[in-house]
Amino acid sequence: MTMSNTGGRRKPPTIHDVAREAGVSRGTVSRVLNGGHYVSPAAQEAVNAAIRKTGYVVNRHARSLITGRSDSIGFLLTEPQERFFEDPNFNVLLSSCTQALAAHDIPLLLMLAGTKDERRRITRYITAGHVDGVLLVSSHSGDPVAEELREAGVPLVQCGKPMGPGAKVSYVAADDRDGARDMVRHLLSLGRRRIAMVSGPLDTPGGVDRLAGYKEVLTDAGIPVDERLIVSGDYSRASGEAGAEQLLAQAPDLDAVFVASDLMAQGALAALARAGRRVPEDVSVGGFDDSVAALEATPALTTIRQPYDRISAEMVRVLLAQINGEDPMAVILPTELVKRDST
Amino acid sequence: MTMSNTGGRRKPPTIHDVAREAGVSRGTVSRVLNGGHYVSPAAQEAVNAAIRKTGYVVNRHARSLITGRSDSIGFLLTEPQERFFEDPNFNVLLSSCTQALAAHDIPLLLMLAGTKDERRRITRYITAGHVDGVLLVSSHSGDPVAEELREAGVPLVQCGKPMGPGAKVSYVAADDRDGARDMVRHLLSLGRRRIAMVSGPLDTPGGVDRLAGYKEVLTDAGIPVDERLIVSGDYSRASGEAGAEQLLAQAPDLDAVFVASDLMAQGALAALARAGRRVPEDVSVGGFDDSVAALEATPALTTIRQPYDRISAEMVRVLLAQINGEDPMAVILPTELVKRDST
DNA sequence: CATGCGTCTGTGAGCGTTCACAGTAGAGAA
DNA sequence: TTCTCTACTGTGAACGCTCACAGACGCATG
Repeated sequence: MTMSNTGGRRKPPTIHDVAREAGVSRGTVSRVLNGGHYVSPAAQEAVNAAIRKTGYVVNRHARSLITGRSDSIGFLLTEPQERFFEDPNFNVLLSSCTQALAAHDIPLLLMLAGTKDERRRITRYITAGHVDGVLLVSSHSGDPVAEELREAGVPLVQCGKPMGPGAKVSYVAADDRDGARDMVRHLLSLGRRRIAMVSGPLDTPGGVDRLAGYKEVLTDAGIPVDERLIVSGDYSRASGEAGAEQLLAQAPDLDAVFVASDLMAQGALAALARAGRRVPEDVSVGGFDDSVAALEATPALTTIRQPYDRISAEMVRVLLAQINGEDPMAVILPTELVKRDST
Repeated sequence: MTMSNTGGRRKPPTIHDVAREAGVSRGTVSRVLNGGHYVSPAAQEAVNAAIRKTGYVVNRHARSLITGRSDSIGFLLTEPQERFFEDPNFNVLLSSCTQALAAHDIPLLLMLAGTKDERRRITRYITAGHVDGVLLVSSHSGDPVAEELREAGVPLVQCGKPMGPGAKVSYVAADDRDGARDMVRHLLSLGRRRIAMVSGPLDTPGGVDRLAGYKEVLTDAGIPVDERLIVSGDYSRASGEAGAEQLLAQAPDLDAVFVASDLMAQGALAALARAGRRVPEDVSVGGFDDSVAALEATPALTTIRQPYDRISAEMVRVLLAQINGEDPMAVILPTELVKRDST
């Protein structure tokens, strides 16, 4: 009669059981577990066999207790809920960070800090050392949370360039300025001359840089920058819609709109459609991000691809390096123009 | 001269430091930490003061090592990446589960199991006891992961009704059938008689129940069910678009479409617009979920609200109960008709 | 007065690891 | 030989907490 295994959780094997099974000491098993240096091939193999046989899995709590590391990292989003619900970019980032961490066998703790209370609770949680480091995503920069964590000495990597000039904080970002340049050059190459822009928030470097790229290319082409052709939004769909409406009122003769995010571009497309402007016949529309919103849009958006998977991979790499004592660093990744039907 | 605290992580206070500060023993501090039973008010207060003074935060690893609990739970999503990127419902669920858990001071580990490899890795991680329980979200039911976890005795709560009949697995779901009934009754009340349906996948109870509600109300109203008015999708936007196209081809005289998710309804609206059908003048369109997709749609969608925040709260409640040894249970929550501009 | 009971408190043990250290064996150099 | 060096292995001591137990105290009960 064998007892059914179903339903009950029996006591899992420990490193001791593995050691006994393999005929070696705990220390040797531990060494195998942690890289296998200074272990004879014979012992190595015996231990691995014992691990397989017993089904041993390391007890992370015991390990963490002694190492002082939690072997987990936090993914911190300091955005209001609605933005998280609306913008697929967060999901892409979250998903690829999760996967990048999974490759290192590190779990990701999701931390949503939309409100002040949550921010306080989460800051305390993090500074208490419950995670080894933090991947921070926030569009509004100069984030007080970032500053607080940095002061507490918590390894931190930000997605997107932070506001302060000399702040020694790691970040990974796409080359916003260059991406914007590519898009505006593309619009120029189509013969567009009255190119408007719905920029991102101008209290963020990302928003500033994209606008700067836009102005730079126009100026280089000998086209004066017309302030009536420029409005700014907050990356939400609604703000893109409102922005486009405002542009149509201020500058009805526009023949192109460069919108600083795909989600805002969706809104802009809706506003243009309502105004009876055909895209791309009457007006070319360019987005930024290459999120799923770009493909869902009608017509499909020409946009600037941010290499989200590379961004995530770099964020994780930089964070892990920093946890291992390396200095903060900045990584800028190239973007790519993706031509679709809206230009 | 005080040393700057910046940058360095100093050794945090332990329960020992608190005990010394408060003039009591470790045991007493521990009792205060865990509910304060069998502690005199005086000691209680002394300990709390000492905790505040020292800035003590419990070391979760040490606690977990002895209790055997990890005090963390996993949020498992067994959907392909693209679905996660596209469908805002996942974010709503994820966000509110995170918050519900935060109220219990329990971190949420995000587990994305889109591929077979990931599923295997994550299953091993979970069965190794690294989380105390799992919140499972998957639209395609009869999920092998769920079965495996259940057999391993891992506390588990599923979002949405699972497939098998007698499986003793906890779940929380909205009343799909009743929601569908409400919507179809609403469409009937508007005078619609050729009501089509784009159902969800028919290998899931949710998909089946919504279709059943639709058929039930029609039959009760004396309207024969016309199979040409029924197609099914997979909850993706694209499948809603394709579904509506197919319906228009099969039954051009339809005067309403009940679509089993808002995202699919978005697609359906696009297809109807392309076919020159005005919504709601020519065709009434009803969605399901009340996700942000419903508000983004043009026109704004009449839909059936799923109470996501209550669903999440219940999932967490049921899961925690199960972790504490209670039996699996099912919770069905009521839905609500939300009238907007598409009907 | 003795006994019991409920409330409160301190103490030692132990959770499963890693780490530092000591020790062994064998190879090569003096 | 003898000494040193390297490669490898085992052992005890932590890590910070909870749990079981034992003991102390006050109060009511026999």
